[in-house]
Amino acid sequence: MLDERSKKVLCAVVQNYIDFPDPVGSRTVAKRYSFGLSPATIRNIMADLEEMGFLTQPHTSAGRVPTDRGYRFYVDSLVAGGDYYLNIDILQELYKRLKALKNDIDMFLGETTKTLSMLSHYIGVAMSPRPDMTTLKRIELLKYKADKVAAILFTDEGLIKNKVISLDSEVSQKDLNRIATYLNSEFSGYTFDEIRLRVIKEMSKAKTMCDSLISKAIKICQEALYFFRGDLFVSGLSEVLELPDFTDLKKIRELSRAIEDKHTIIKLLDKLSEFEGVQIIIGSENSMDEMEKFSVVVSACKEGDRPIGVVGIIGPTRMNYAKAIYIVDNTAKFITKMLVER
Amino acid sequence: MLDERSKKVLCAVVQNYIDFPDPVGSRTVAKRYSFGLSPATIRNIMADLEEMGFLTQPHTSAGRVPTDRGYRFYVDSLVAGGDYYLNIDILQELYKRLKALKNDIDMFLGETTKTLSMLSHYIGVAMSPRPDMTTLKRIELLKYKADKVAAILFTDEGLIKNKVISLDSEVSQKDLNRIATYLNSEFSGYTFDEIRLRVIKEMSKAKTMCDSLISKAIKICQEALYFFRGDLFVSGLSEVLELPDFTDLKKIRELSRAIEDKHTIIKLLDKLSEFEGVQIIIGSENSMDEMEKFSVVVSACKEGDRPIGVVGIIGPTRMNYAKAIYIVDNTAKFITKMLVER
DNA sequence: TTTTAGCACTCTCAATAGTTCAGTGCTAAT
DNA sequence: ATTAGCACTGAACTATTGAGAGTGCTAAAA
Repeated sequence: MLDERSKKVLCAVVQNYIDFPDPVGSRTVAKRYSFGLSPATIRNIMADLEEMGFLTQPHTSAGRVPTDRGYRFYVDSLVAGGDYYLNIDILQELYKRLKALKNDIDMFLGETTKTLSMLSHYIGVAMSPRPDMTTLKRIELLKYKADKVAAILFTDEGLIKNKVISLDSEVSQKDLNRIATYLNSEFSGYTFDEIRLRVIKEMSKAKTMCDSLISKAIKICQEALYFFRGDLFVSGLSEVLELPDFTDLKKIRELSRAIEDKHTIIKLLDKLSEFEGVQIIIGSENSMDEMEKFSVVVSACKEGDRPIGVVGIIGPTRMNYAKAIYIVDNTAKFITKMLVER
Repeated sequence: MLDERSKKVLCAVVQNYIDFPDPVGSRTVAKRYSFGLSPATIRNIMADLEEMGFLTQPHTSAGRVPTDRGYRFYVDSLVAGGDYYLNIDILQELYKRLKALKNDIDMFLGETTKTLSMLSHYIGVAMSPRPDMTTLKRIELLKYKADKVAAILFTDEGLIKNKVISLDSEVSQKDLNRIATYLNSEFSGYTFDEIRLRVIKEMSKAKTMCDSLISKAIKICQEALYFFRGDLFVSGLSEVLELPDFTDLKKIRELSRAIEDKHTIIKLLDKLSEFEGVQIIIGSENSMDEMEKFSVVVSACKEGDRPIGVVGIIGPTRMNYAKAIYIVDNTAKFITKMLVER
């Protein structure tokens, strides 16, 4: 439906618009990309492309600008061609810095987003695994104050989380150890969501039962898991504010609200984390209205089948996709490798 | 140096400018605040106030706008008069929600900033204590993977932090327990900075010594404390973007950079955390250039002499100080009370 | 001596109009 | 099928103008 020549013109327009943030005219295309065609011919082709919904004009006498569909075509041919941006030296350098932090997942992810945004000049995002996919490796209970217990949760993904739990009555460290042993034997190896379900079941049983230690154990377990959730890390808002795409105050507000909410972005990343490889969402392809004006390039990090996090970049639809894809792909691969061999 | 009438006019101008974001003219002042004086007289007074540096004109034929010095005078008389904004119902409501999180300091501070920004419509900030003021209560070591140990640090302030440490050789849980006991007997009750210093001393000793357990202990301790630092929580950028004060793209960029840096704000809060009660920094009173256009209202939370955190609000110099002071003061007091009785 | 009325003056802001310019669509010639 | 030519369009920039808000100053009033 799109002949070779039209494809080339379309890609040229998109590429040029990505490189220079002004609507691109037929003259520019004819000149800068040696098609051996006159501006008039290019004009006709561009008019066709507009009719097909790949390009639009901001106003009658301006050049053309890609629509989301136009970007999509461009990105697809980019991926098909496999020609991304290359800049290996810088990446390796930065990854070295990251490696030093691998033992502290929070700091690690925080630093990852900073690296992503620094490299791309867009917004870097990273998310730790969703609780329903996180498997409990071990739980330890440490007596804290008289009626308080610190629960330390170790997960297979390498996360360590602690949570203080208030109890009705004082419990000795010895009892806590017994409770921990019980919980470990019972729940180790299960995902947090599975545990939550089983805990609910046990609780109804526990009521009729009178082993107070077990009922305490169940209660502790429930509380320990309660607030556990995937954390979202975001950085680089100031980077995108430098772009000419963000001179519109309204757009900036929307973006900063979306970032502070976290909710929208978490939902989005959650959805994308199931897939293999780099995922690209362009503008309105996104189902969330708040993100309609932005593009998202993400990749899940998996250890075998188990997702251990998501990293990505958020930027304007007029994004340097080649670079973004390259950075995200490599970062995800690096993290995966690093976490697996840990 | 400033007669009663001038003071009143000055405060009226500032108040009016805070309420309505336009330069205020003599007519407005005469009308809205019943001085029983004609605009002409007010005009003369305002001209004097300008000469003394309390007011300026954006341009010749505009009304007047407070300078930072003008705000300072206004705030001082506000504080002296003790007349802040009152709205007890809402606060209590919100504090209830916060209380549920008090066992998780990170979540608690995060939620505190959200509450602060929601109440004030400015930026909420909260910082956990500086490491040099944080005292170690207890350290626990849990064997993680073969050559890895999870160190769990409990502080007197109620913080719990965990850090994974890689060792050169495998150590049994039993040995870890002995190490922990040693570290606790040695360092419990000291601030992190004191411990750091002592650890450095011990290390030079340990070299000549050959008790490998102790040298291991020292190494673990050093690593455990290494990355420990006060955390800064910020939220509400999207709130201030709605204000008419932030239509200037440059200002927005500056602010968002400052927030992402964290460094500037941490330094600032650090400095202010020594003082008792609510501290107010107006615009250029601040030594950091990046914050020149903003005002900061903060209060440290202390348990006796020991600081346990800082909370505050960042907004435009044209800030509703009465409200901000009231909110910060109450929030700090609430947190202090809550943390102490914990 | 202090306050006020009056008035000329200054500066911004919004609306209007003229000009330039990039880029288009269409038509007719190649 | 391609291209040159040309009229047309709409944005962006540049005056120019008038209205309006607020000032400073002066001279009169209290």
